[in-house]
This record gives sequence, C-alpha cells and structure tokens, in this order.
Amino acid sequence: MKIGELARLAGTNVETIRYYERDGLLPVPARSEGNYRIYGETHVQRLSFIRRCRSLDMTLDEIRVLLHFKESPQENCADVNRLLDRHIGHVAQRMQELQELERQLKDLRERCGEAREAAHCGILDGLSQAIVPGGETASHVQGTHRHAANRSLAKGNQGNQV
Amino acid sequence: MKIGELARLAGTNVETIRYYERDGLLPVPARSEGNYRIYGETHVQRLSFIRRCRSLDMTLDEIRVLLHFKESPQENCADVNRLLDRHIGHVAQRMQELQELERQLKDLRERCGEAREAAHCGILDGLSQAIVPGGETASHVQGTHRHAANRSLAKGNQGNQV
DNA sequence: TAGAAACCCTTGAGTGACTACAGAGTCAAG
DNA sequence: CTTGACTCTGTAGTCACTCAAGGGTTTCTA
Repeated sequence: MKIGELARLAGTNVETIRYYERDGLLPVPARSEGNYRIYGETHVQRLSFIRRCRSLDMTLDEIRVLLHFKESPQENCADVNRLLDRHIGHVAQRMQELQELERQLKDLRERCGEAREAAHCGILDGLSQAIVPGGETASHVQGTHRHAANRSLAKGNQGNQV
Repeated sequence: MKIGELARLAGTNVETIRYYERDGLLPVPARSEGNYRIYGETHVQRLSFIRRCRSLDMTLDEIRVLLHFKESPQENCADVNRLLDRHIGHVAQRMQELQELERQLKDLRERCGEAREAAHCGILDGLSQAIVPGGETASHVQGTHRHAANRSLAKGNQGNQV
C-alpha cells in the first residue's frame, strides 16, 4: 500500500509518517518504480502502536523504549513497568498543577462579575498584584495549550477504535 | 537598572526579557553609553504582569490582549472576562483529558504486575491492541510533558510571591 | 593600575512533535 | 489527453523560550 492508505489505516496524516521515518521510529520502506513508499501489514502494526502510545501522551523517546522491548521479547520487561510508572506520575503531577491553576483562575474571574471600564476591572487589578500563591515545581509536564499540531492525534484515535 | 537586575526583580532570566522585547511584549528600552539596556520601574511592572499571566499558563497572545486593556483603561473589559472564561474552559478540558488518561495508564499498568519476559508483558500486549476507548477532542490544550524551558517559570513564581 | 570576574551585547541554532507549503513528478479515470 | 488525486523532496513555521559562541563593557580586587 501507499502512504495515503497507511495514513488512513493508522489514523495519522501523511506528513507525520514521513516525519516518523526521518526520526527513525518507522523503518525505511521499499519504493515503487515511481519512487512511492510501499508499506505492508507490519508497518500498519508498528504505526498503530506508536499512535496508541502517543494518544497516551508518551514522548517519542518513551515510545522508542517500548518499541525496543517489542523487538527483543526475551528481555526482561521491568523497564517497561518503570517507564509506565514514571509516566503515570507525570500525569498525576500535571493534574495537581492544573487543579491549583483552575482555583486561581476562578478566584480571578470572580473579581469582575460583569463588564465595566478596564480601569476598574478586578481581573486586571488582580493580575497586577502578586496573587499567585503556590510554588510550582514541574520538570517534564506541560502547559494548558495545545495547538493545531495535536489535533490529528484526536483524529487518530477515532481512526482505529472499536 | 540593567537587564540583570530587572531579571532578578521579575524572577525571569535575561534571555527571556530580550525575547519579549523582540516579540513586542516589552517596549524597546533606552541604552547606556556602553549599549546596555536601561530599564525603569514601569518595565518591572509590565514584566511582572506578563510573568504572572504566564504562571497562569496564558499564551503570549492572550497576554497581549490583557496588556492592551491595561493600556486603554477607558475601554470595556468584557473581552478580559471572555478571555479568562475561555482560558478556564481550556484548563478544565485538559484536566478531564488527563483524568481519562490516568485511568487508561493505570489499567495498562495492572496488566503487568512484576517483571517478566517482554514477550509476555501485559503492558506491551495491551498497547498492541486497540484499547484506548474515549474519543479525544482537544483544540488548544497541551500534553503531559514539560521540558526545561518551563522550569524558569517556577523560579519566576518564587521570585515575586509573598 | 592591571587584570580578572561578572556582566552585557548580537546572532543563530536548538527544543518536541509535528504541520504547511512550494514546486515538481506519478498515476488512474473519464 | 487532460483532469484531478495522489506522491515526492525540501524547507520553514509553530510555541515560548534556552543555550552557546564570540565578542564588548563595567566593576571588583590585589
């Protein structure tokens, strides 16, 4: 199959597949006479695996570790467990941060019930003083904003779910 | 004052200040004879405001809107309210996603209680099948991983808190 | 007063995980 | 034979910074 079909099957888009190839996550495929990439069932498997991991918010480096273990089935999988435990820890930590954030934002929002002149806006006032209380920690856990880049992930999920 | 002192006062680092200047968030400051940037109290205020907003995970574009209202105190602040409401929505949405994520990761983790051969690892098995159930949405809300870039934010917070 | 240390300058590249585009080639259907 | 859908490579852009090289300036200390 060509790249477009692989993309459809795995619920990714085409550029992402080429990106993974460049990045070494997908093996370099054979080419047709017309220089098109030709994929087989193993590629579908591997790409779907990657996408499933990505939908669990793992980094490509984390996924690389998992792929390594898939390829070396005789090795001990303790590292897989460790990786997942760490990842669960990151998610939990980020959730705590977001809870604190939500609290602060709602506090702030209550300072200005309805529209008035900006000069008397409680929100701007609040932001102009040092309100933020809790000391953040954070090492590996990201922010609140996701740009268009990640939208294909959502599409990807729908693609190969039951 | 010079850039280093401003950085200390606002709890940022020097590169970030120059970055904000390039990006138009901070006005171009005067220069000393030796070509050093010279800042005053207004710069401290403005930079602290920006950092406070960033510690609430707002984007620079969102902050630009807020700065505009700070500078036009006679305008109606309804947009400030709207911006904050939207932002609160994003945070709430991301928290829901992370909760779902945590559930899935813990499910997965239970599939492999202790270390064994990767060939029989329940986690790798799980990731190889289509487990992920919920359809993600997400438009503007980011992932679980934060890299070194954001660590200075935490430092920033400590800088100007009570 | 010399020299070292601390600070500052600009420029350019790097981060993660992609997306988007330009400009060209290939292929199947009508 | 042409249209349109698909594919190719390569490059640049996203976000909010960080880091490093290679230089200049200022301040502290001996």
